[in-house]
Amino acid sequence: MTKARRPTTARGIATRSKLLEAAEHEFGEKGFHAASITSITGRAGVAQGTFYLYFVSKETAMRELVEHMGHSLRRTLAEAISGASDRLDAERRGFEAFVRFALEHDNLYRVVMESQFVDEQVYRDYYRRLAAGYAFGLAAAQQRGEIRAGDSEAQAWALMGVAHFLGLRAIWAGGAPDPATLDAAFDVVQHGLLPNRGEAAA
Amino acid sequence: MTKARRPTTARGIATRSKLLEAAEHEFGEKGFHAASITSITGRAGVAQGTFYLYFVSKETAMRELVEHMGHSLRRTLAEAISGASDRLDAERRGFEAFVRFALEHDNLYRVVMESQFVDEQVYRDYYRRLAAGYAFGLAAAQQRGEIRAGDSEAQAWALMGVAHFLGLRAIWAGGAPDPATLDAAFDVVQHGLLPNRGEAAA
Amino acid sequence: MTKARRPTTARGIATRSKLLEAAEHEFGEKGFHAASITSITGRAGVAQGTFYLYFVSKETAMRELVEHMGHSLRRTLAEAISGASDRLDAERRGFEAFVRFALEHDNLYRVVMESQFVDEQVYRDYYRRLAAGYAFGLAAAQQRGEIRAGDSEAQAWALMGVAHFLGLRAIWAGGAPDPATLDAAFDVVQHGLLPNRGEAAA
Amino acid sequence: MTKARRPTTARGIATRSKLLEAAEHEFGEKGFHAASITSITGRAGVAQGTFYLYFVSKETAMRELVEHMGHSLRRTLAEAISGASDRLDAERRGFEAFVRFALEHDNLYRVVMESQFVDEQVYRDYYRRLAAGYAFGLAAAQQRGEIRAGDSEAQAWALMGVAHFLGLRAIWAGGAPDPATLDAAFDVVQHGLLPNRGEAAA
DNA sequence: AATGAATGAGACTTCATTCAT
DNA sequence: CATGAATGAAGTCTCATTCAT
Repeated sequence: MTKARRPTTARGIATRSKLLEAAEHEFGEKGFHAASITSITGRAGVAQGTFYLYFVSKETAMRELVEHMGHSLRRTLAEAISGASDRLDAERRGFEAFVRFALEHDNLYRVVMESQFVDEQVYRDYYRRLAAGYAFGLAAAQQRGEIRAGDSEAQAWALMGVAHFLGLRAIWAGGAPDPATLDAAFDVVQHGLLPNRGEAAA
Repeated sequence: MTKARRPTTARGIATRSKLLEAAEHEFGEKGFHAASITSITGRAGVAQGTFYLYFVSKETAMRELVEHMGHSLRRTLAEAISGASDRLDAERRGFEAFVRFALEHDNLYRVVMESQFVDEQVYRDYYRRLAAGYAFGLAAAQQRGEIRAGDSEAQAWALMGVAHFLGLRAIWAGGAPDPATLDAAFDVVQHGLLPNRGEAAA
Repeated sequence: MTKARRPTTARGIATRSKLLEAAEHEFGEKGFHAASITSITGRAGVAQGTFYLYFVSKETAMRELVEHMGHSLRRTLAEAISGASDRLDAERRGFEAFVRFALEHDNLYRVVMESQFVDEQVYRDYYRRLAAGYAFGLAAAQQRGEIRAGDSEAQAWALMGVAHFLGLRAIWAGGAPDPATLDAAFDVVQHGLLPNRGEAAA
Repeated sequence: MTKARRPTTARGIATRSKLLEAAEHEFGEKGFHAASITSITGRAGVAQGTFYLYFVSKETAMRELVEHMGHSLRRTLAEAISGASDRLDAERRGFEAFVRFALEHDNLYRVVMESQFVDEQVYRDYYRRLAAGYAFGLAAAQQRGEIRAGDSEAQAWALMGVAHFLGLRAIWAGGAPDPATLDAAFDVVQHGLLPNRGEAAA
């Protein structure tokens, strides 16, 4: 029943972040279930019991991590597309930023995927909020005639799927970004699969 | 270290099947780690030890399940597109079949996602084999001029991403398929985001 | 409750001995507890259930093995010393035969030692019968004045101890017999630790 | 994989001791394999998991016990013979001390015997270190002309064998020491089997 | 604020033994 | 005589969590 403390002193704040960072690595490397509190506190250099001073449970900590990941990603994407000339440009920048983000947070990227077995809510929310923001941007672009009309939410999910696997492949490729692949994938996003008459004629 | 027996009698074969099916449900509902052998054997109506007559370990069983899922999916997709008039038609049929498959095997669909934390190899293989077959079909279609030229493998991954999230959403939507969304998503695949391209070409 | 069958047919007799031989190896290599019926029947090339056709339990089989070992050893020793000129010669021959026996049955030699934790009775009997026969021979030799008078049973145990460790060392030495060591040990048995005046003077 | 903690507080130290003592009894009475952690912790009055706070595994605990036994025995013997007038006197005192030690630690005495099936290394080391020290003392005595010349290591093993069975018999005899038997056995050690040797020398 | 000892439920797995064929 | 499927008790070990200091 010990309530998780919100740290007030500088020392407390420091401990809490050490713990959170340790958790990120531990969860990311081993996945939620294989991760252990002992190992987390070990990485953070504190005693086992200390964990429960700041987190109510292992699950709680994971939730916080996933939510934190969601915030960061959305912020990162928003910044990335803020200076875009049009929606297509925004998409291009967004994809790049997303892949970069996935590579930088490859551990958490995987944790998010596993979170569905721990707390399905937090998992769905993660993608829903992402999709919601995405769809909003697409709808606006449709209004401005920058992109084809259509169900903007469905578009958003489709594009998220493309980006998701792009991120996955980049992680698997050993962490190196892959601009050529990115171009090719973006080409699909841009033109779809239908052949370009003009080019075909050329 | 006792080797898993391959059943020889009819009774043994039946038991193994019951076990495999029970595992599919258990793993799918709870995820690999939260799943328990006790519960699996309980569902199958056999004693705990019986599990180890047919599977070397919990992990082995999961691997088999993921591989089995891969086979089925590939076969299903191959059948689905076998009668297609052109690649675009094939894509359309493939998407539909994929979503249907995901819904029918929603449990395993999630098991595959979690498998990366248990045996990353089997997880990657699952997607790589899928991508390989996919890319092959796209390359051929490019040759025939049915779709735009481009890196067929990158195209394959992008489309897999679209399908993946389509499947996920369908599952979340409560199991009901969603034709409207499917249309919208497929529209992106067909024409991309650029306005009026397809129509302009027509 | 299935009673262990005494085989009547030739086939049955053959199976039983295959099983017994397999058990000797299995028990010897792994010790009683780590040995498994599955492995024994595997070595013997029969199905698991067959074991219980001939032995009432794992423990029973081990008991039989230990008793069999005792018989063989006693017979071997008796034969070895049968042609001895006097008791000292008999001892010499007995030691050699014992070490050879230990080396040839190194596996069972160790099983006997472990048997105390499975059935202490069979274990004690093994040594007691050995000691009894030994003491009897020593007493007779004392009567004939071939060896020093004294508590022949205590002598027997002491000499068994010497032989025991001789056997152990031979097994550890990789199976090779070690005549030099045997001589040295036997010298102790012959003369004891007291210095030989004559030699000391020489 | 959790490393066994080395206790820092008084409470921890006390718990570890209780556990070790409980293990000594449990292992000694039932042997390694039949011994159970549950029973050990039960005897110690702590929860099951506590065992793994201080020992990495059941096997580790046994190893520690055997090594501990070796240390104690060697120390005991060294003390026992420290005031001896000559080697023969030392032997006499050593034998007595050994038997007493075996009786006091009858449980561990048997654990050592079984340890060969769990960790042969620790078992061999036990006897080798004992033999090494023993042989060293004998060699020195030979130099001083107190005992017959000869391979001191072989002598050591022979004498260890005598002592070993002396200990075993004492334990079987119900724990009561047996001075008469001890005398008789020691007589063999002193004079060997040859008649009238010692007396003739006198 | 922090520590580290302690808990105990629960997980996977093994294996001697029984039984129907 | 032989098989192989099935059983289920028992065992070792892990780990999130609690508590006294």
